[in-house]
Amino acid sequence: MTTADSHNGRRLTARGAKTRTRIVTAASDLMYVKGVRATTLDDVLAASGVSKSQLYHHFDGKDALVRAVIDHVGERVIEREREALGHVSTIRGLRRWRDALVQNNALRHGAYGCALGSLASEVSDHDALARQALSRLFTEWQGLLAGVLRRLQDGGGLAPEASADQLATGLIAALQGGYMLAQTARDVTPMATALDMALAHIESLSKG
Amino acid sequence: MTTADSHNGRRLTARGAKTRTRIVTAASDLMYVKGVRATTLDDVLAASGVSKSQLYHHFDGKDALVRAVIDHVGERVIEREREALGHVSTIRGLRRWRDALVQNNALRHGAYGCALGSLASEVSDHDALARQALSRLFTEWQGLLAGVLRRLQDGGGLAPEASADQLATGLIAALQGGYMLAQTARDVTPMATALDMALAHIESLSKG
DNA sequence: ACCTAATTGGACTAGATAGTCCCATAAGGT
DNA sequence: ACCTTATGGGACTATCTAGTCCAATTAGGT
Repeated sequence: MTTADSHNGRRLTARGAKTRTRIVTAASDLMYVKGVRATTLDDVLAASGVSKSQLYHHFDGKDALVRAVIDHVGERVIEREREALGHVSTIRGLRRWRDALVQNNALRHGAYGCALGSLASEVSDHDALARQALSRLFTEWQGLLAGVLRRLQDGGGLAPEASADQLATGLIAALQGGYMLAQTARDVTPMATALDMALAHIESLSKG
Repeated sequence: MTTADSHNGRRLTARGAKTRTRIVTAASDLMYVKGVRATTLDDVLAASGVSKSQLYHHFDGKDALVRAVIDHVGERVIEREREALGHVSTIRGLRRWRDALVQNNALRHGAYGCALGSLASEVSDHDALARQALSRLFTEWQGLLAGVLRRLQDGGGLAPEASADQLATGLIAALQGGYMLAQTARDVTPMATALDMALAHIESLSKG
């Protein structure tokens, strides 16, 4: 938790925590689908069934709510990726990771893009704190991928002179760019193609 | 021009065309920096120095203006890319293209991202017509890159069995993902790294 | 039981924003 | 010259939205 549980260091009862969570999850869902700017506080209230005073009791305003949403979505994504990547040490494992992402995105025909990427492109130029939080999350994600690549190197599946960090950055970029193209085309194909190119490159470095 | 010069098939005098252009260019700049949703019509009026009736004379509303902005920005980007890529037929030429994009983005420390990509991620889930226009623009851009790769193949600089189209898609995805990561980190490095990975992959396919 | 603080409900306000309207002026064809 | 149409200025409206406020209720420690 990078954000305080309550915005003013107040104590938080079980009921209060539950309300806070309801607000954040509702806001997260709405902002993913409608976008941050297009999601109004009234939308959040209606979706979560809480009143305005509760929202302002837990958050200083919309910006603070957006930051809480970033923390929440970030935690969910990182958790998912940690489970998916934490013990991967082969190219085949990396391909399974790719398949899961592609299949998941195919369900929506590419719509909405990456939960983190959409937030990032909408918020980065507008809120410095939010941007930094997102930047840290991407760094963490990149670290998980770099870990996989290093394990690959340890097992001889990737040339030791390759830079795991740079390859991980390239892999995330391909993923994010793929998400965006898929969102625009309403078709997963470009996302799959982009990931395949990145993976093919990594694989090719085992035969260097 | 995919959009009619005037929204109702009216005739357009030189003065009218000039006003229309002033509106679109001002809106394009504002929406690039502030985002589409955060740019109000009053912002556009103030920046372009025209009155509200003129705006509604030329456009049916904000959505129509956004679509005109997409056409305008798209034309500019495609024109720039056509000049940069139209006659490139070597890896070195592709690297010069990379350098120009990276240097240009470095001037802003990554802020604002790609003119087309930012529009795409903000608008794709909200306006089907706009999304389709952007999708066509990305396809055109991808076609320019595929052309380069095919010329590379003709000159023996790329294995003929490689798919120029898929590599071009991967290249654009790396670029767009790189833009997004650079925007979030406020640092061009990830964009440069992503492009370098894509180019290294293409280069590696000449020695297959 | 009692007292303090957390929690909740919801009306209310100030300001922003997309869109409308009406009338004035300029242009260009005939 | 004249008449039609394009262009222009800007006040006005309806609505939406973030944020405020106050009073009522619940929880939890002692």
